Amino acid sequence: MNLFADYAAIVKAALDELIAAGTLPAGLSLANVTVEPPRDASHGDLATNAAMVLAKPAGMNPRALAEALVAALRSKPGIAAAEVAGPGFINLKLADSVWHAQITAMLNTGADYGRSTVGQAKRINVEYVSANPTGPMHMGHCRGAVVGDALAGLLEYAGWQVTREYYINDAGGQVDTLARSAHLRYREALGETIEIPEGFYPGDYLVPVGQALAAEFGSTQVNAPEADWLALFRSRTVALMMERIRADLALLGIVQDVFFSEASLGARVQESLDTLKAKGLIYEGVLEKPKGGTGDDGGEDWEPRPQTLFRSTDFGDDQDRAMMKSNGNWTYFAGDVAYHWDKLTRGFDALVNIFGADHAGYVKRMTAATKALSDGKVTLDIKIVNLVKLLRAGEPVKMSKRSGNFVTLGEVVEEVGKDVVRFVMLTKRPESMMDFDFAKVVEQSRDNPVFYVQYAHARIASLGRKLAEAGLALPEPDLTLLDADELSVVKMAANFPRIVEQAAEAREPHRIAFYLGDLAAAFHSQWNAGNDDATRRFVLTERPDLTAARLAMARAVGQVIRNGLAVIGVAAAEELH
RNA sequence: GCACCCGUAGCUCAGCUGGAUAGAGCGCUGCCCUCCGAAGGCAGAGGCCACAGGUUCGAAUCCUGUCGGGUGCACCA
Repeated sequence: MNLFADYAAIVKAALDELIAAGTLPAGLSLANVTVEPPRDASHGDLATNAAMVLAKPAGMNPRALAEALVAALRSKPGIAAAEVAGPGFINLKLADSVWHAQITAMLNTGADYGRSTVGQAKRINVEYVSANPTGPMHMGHCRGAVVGDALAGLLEYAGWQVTREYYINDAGGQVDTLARSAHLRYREALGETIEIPEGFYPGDYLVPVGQALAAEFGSTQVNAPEADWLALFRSRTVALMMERIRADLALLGIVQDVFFSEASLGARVQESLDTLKAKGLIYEGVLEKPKGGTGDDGGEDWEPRPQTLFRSTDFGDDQDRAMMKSNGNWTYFAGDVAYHWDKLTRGFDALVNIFGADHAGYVKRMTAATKALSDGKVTLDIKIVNLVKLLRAGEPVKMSKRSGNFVTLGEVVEEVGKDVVRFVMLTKRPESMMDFDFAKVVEQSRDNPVFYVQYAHARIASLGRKLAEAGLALPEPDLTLLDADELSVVKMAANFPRIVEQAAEAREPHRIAFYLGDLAAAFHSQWNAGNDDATRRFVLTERPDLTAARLAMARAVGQVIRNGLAVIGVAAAEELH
């Protein structure tokens, strides 16, 4: 329960009283009544739209309704003032003691200030990264990884039971190609000079894989027919690649709970098809040729083929989707359906997937399949994460996947640090494109939000050191000594629990990052007031009483910054250098 | 041709799921250190929230259409 929820309940209780007293008609729905902090702080601490929303259904003049509600609210504890304003808002000002209590709460509940139970311990599966095991993690995967992991952390903090999951695409032709490429590197490791031909994975990252295979198998598989080693090399190589991917993720502070193998789906595929069939959603048919061109060739070699199709159009997709190819093999989509069927059988209340922008076309068919398989009981929420353009001092960093030369996630993390990467990835709404400039993200200035937030925290941390140096003995803080400006920072910090809940509901972890920037700005502003007016500094050796109160305020704000950073998996800096 | 995402200050972006005169950084114009870290802060100029309709007491936010930009579009993974 947070402060805002408390006062929303108080306002609704007041409305219920008015209904009981006959001032308002019985049976009035309060569903649209909101109680929120107004955008403009000069309007007070909280505002409710109750009078405007209820005037019509109650058959009352909004003004009269507002006056009645104001009268009822004025007697409530903690409400210092209530007045009607603007088109019919009721603005509430809370007593200072309410904010003093928030400071105490921040200090006493510590890391749990902001933790919520809105998730009601529901089980939610967040699937993210799921990069193909055919190469190391590169920056294209990074944003999805961070957004997914931050979302998982956010949901956890907001009271969900979260499973962090990774889907390994270890079936299909590309993994065979990977195994063959690894076999070449294996022979290379045994002394052959190998030119990697077109159509194989040329990247250097397979060199150590080849060496590991050489160490394990010696020369036994060099001249053996492919049928002998393919399956073996496939599983070994995938395992080694996944080891590396996990290590890269660990560099970002990401540890996932479940690594689900596509190859392990087995009977689940047939099972999910049968499940859909039983619902009458499967048929044999031929898809129509798309109107315009498709693909690079403009769809010229398109020809009608009979396939096993899923009626995803029943669920909003614009085309039915093939589950089985004309040659009788499963499609990739069939595997995905089976995988989500598996998730459903594991009993999750909600599913979230983080997809790259290149998979946006998959959203409808996957949500359709999940809706069909769960009879609409479980929603699959797919978040699209857009591309990251890597820059170095404004110049695009060249990357070519074909030659195997690309900036790996590991390299980036090594260069700028885990906390910077994580925070920067959340400084934009995920669906818009992002520039990641190596020079800018480590810049120590106001326009680098990572630095800016860390700087605020470091300043707060420095107060403790300064105090220790001064050897100042402080009394118990008397929070009534704080002035309105100081309380305004507290008010913003007290917003944190609400931000957590809203960000979690919206599944938007970037809101935490933006909020922290705002909170840091408020604190910096307060700090700098001490430069213009020395009596407003935090540490005043001649005023231990004021110092104690301000220090309590600063520490409370520092706690909230720490909590916010922790939610998105970023460590708070004690000092900067 | 179809689907999805995006169009908010000169630039880069927020905008709390419909609220009050639309916010921040950069850039521009001025200020503020005999220093609690100025790595900061304060103030000013700068907007028809792409455009046109609609719903509503109330729209940047929801709906429809138009125009721009991006991405993806049959058995590939």
